[in-house]
Amino acid sequence: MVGSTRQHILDVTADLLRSTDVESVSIRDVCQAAGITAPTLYHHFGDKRGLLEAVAAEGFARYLAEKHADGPSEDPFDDLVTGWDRHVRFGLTHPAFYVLMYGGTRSHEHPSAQEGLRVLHGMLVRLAEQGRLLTTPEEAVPTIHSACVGTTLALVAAPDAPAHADLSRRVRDAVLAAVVKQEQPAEQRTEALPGTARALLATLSAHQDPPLSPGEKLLLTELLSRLASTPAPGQAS
Amino acid sequence: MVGSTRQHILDVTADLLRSTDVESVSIRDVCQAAGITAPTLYHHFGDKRGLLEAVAAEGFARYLAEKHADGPSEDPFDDLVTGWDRHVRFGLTHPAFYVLMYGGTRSHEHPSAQEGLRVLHGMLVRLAEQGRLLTTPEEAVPTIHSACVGTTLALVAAPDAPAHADLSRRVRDAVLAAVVKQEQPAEQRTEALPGTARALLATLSAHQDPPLSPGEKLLLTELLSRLASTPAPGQAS
DNA sequence: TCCAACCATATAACGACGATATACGCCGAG
DNA sequence: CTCGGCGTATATCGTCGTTATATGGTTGGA
Repeated sequence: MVGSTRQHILDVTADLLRSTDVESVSIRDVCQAAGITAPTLYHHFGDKRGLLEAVAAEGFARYLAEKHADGPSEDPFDDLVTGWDRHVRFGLTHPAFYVLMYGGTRSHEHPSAQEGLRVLHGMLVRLAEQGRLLTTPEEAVPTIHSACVGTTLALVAAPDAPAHADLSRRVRDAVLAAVVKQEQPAEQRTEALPGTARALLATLSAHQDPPLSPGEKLLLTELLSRLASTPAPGQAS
Repeated sequence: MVGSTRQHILDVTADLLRSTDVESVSIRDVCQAAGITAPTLYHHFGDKRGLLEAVAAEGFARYLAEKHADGPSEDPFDDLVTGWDRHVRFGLTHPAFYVLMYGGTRSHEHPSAQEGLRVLHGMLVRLAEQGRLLTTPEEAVPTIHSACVGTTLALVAAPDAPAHADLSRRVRDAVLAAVVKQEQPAEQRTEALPGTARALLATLSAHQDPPLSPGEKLLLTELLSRLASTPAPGQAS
């Protein structure tokens, strides 16, 4: 059985890492918990870094497999949203892995992290092909990724901080809104009629010299007020 | 001279940290470079963590002093922008410090980092007092901060990546646009009158059942068309 | 003036860490 | 049966952060 002890070491390390910090887990701890001795571990992983990378790669592979499982959906924007959420959830589920991979300055060296970036890039290319991207995919990738990593690190550091409620959603919507063109379908545009009327009302009142007669302006204001007070139909969602 | 050796140790450590990684700098290295022995260092800083925190605090104090130097400007939004830029620049100038403070999960424990968050919170309170904040300051603080930290970490990891050009500005504008209301001055709002009228025209035509009589709708459309065709005065900037 | 208390620093060492040179046993191929 | 290679164990290295103990230099009071 070739891969038996190796997998056993990986599992034990993952268990230890789940309950402790990264630098608190020593080679000796892993060896004692796995029932082996140091040279065995070094024979399989060569290095402590190699062991941790193998553990992180296994966890990240599960995360990527989950991402690939449901495959690309109909709307690449939805893929972007669920991809962001999955990234954050992975960080919160495996805090030690996550800080190990993205905390330092070596995240771009991780093959698994690069794979994640490639998936993100693919989504953005699909979005660009539909003409819904405000920048190039190459520019959008680090924009989204760096914000997502920063948010996840903040959440991992203090998951239960009251100010962190909905933090991921807020940063996600902010960054995505700046990167992808938000086109609203026709029915939503219908619901937006009162808002648009209100906007014109405000603009009109601020305008010092509109090209209208006093009667025309008064009439327009009345009509706009009627539209602005229209109750929005079917406020679903 | 009480603080002489202490300051000397701080300077030497900062020098070593400028050219090497954090975990590559050992207590023994610092002691040899400073011409002292271990107990002296431990007498002054108690701990390796204490030494690194003292060094980071000193660097961050300089950064905060620089921030306080020019003081709050007229527009708190400008303070937000320059504060973001200064944060990123500090990270790029002192990469080892920055990763030490914000890389792991212990950044919120750093007194200096908390001071920075307090400054950010103050700016947002000023902005909220002017009614220009779309959320509460307490929600906006982690939103801005986590995105800024993520961006800075990405830039520190790979400062010269071509895709990272203007990365900080892009994320900054995206997050700030989602948090603070962008109110355009009166003259711009005047120029925006035709555009707003055009928007309402489009919304009106897409609406299948506006609460208007046919005559009212026709009249409104005529007035809006007049406004929409108004030439924008003084297209400066 | 002398002494005692105190503070800063040095000597030497401890325990734990990551890592390794060497040796032992097992097991399939000849 | 033997023999080479692979996996594992023994024992150990050098370095790390840290500290118990001791020493010198300064200072305030008797």
